[in-house]
Amino acid sequence: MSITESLSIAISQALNHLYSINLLPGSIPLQETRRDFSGDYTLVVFPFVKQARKNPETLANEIGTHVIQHLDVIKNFNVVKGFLNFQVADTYWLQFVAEKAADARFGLAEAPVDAPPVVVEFSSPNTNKPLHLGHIRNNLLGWSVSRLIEAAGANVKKVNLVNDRGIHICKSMLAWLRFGNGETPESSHVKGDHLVGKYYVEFDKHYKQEVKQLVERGVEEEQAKKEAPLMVEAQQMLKRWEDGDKEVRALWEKMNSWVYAGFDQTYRRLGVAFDKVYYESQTYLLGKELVQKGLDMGVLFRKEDGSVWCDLTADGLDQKLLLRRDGTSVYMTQDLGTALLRHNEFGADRLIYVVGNEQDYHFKVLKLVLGKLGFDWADKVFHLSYGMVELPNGKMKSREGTVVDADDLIDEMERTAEEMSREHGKNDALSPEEQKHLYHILALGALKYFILKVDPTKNMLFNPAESIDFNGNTGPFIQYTHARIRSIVRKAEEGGLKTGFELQDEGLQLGEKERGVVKTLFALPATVKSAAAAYSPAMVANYAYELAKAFNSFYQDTPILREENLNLRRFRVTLCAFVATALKNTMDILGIEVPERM
RNA sequence: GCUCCUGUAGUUCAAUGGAUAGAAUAGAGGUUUCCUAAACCUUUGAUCAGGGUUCGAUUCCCUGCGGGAGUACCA
Repeated sequence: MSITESLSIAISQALNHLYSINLLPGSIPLQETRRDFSGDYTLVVFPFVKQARKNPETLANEIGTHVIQHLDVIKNFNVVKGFLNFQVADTYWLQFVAEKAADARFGLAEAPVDAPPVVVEFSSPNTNKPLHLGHIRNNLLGWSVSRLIEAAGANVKKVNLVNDRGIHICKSMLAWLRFGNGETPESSHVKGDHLVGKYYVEFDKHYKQEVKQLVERGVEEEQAKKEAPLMVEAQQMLKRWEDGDKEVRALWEKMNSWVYAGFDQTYRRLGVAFDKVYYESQTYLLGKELVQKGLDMGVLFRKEDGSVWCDLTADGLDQKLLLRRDGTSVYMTQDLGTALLRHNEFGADRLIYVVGNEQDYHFKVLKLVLGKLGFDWADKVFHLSYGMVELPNGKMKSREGTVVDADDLIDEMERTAEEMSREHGKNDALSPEEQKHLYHILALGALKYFILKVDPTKNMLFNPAESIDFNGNTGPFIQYTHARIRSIVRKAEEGGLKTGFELQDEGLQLGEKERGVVKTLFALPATVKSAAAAYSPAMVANYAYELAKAFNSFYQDTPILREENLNLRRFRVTLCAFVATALKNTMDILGIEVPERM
């Protein structure tokens, strides 16, 4: 049992014994003592004052006295106003290090084999545009949240749903036919996804011109948007696609294959992969069947023009379109289908969708419609709604070309990593391949940490004019700390120092910074657990930073290999190796690799 | 119009209703004959405004002001 659990029980018993207050150990609000006060764990006693009919100081003193009488590992306590600070005996911390330091998976729980899986959908790109910084956030979050939930002890299936069909794809296809002159990725030496993206922008440009001309001729803008020849033609193309027209399908397959080749390359660089990839072209028909079922059940209705709707006004929302008047399906139709498919296929415990907060409304509707269709598992659908990445002058928009391209950004980060490494000049002994790999993991470490350290639910800002940092609260800072520690441990091994240490030894005493490191290590499993519950890799990132900082501060003024007392030396090297493991495991949750040297 | 999100140092981010609001960066100053200075140490600097609930509010509620998103027969 961990110290926090024992302490909670002891407090619970004290409250019961002294004041007949019944509170389960699990709901004792224990917190870590703030740095400026002495102690390790703090109980705020204000909430009990009324029931105990004591003033806060007396109350705290009585509880403290009761606890130290009944719990050996609590050495002492002090009271500041209503704050009761407990001090844990060093023997406990030393014991903890002795037990856990060699555990290579410290902080990572194992999932029960038969646990129903948690399905995490992320990435879900459109095949009409290359990936940009917004998608990077999605991919990194999706990957990291998956790892996080795994680390907290669940089976996770990572899935990707490629939006490979729809009116938007037809726009790119149409623009390519019209303005492309047969251009291919090979002919222009352009990544396929970028090439197709170019024609999507091209469509928008010409379409806007057409609308403008119509408006000048006196057509209402709303009307012009519908009647512009390019839009009409795109609609017709979609209809032909859904009807299985050979010519359209062939072009569609050709252009999509270009895009996939490009995506694969970017996914590899980002280090993300999936257990299963769905294609909307293969699932959207299921959605149409569901809509028919809904019509039969009478929970959906058809308008005069043939379009199908769901009336959500009773739920405080509007009417929602589910099938166009020409019978083609929309986003919602498809998502209904894939939700059902996924539920049936995995028997999932939770269906998590990593999708931006601009789609909050969509998921509200999705859950409501699933419920109306009679699926009792609708409440297993969880929209992990993350914030937008904004640029200094606003949101990124693919159609308007105001985006930070994913490939360009990674390229730039790798160049910066190389420059900085060369300046430091510590990696000259590495082979060219090793150097290249190092620059890559440093670049991605900086990028991933930059994104993941921010609370996922919040919008974040990226300023392209300021490059992403490599110093301070950054990925490379933690990677560097890891490399330094590994260097120490290697030297210890080379010098024949055995790992492990003798617990029963009077020379073995914890310095203040050392204790800080141990306490931080101790907090890892609980941190992973609460981070997973909050779907927040940011909490893990912050933890990794705290640990690295605590270690650096300790390392700065404490001798390790130069410590004369052999047992103390062995303890400190053990502690170093322990910290390295914890950093490696936390960074792994973030999808960040840590180097052995840098 | 309606709905949702959001407002913390110059800037980018923290803070399960708890103690004196933390970091990083930028600014000022310091640390290397010694285990990796991408490090460490000192220091300047902030809760949009006004009410309310509470022993206690950055956090919860209301009003105002500012920013963003959604409300599409786009996805």
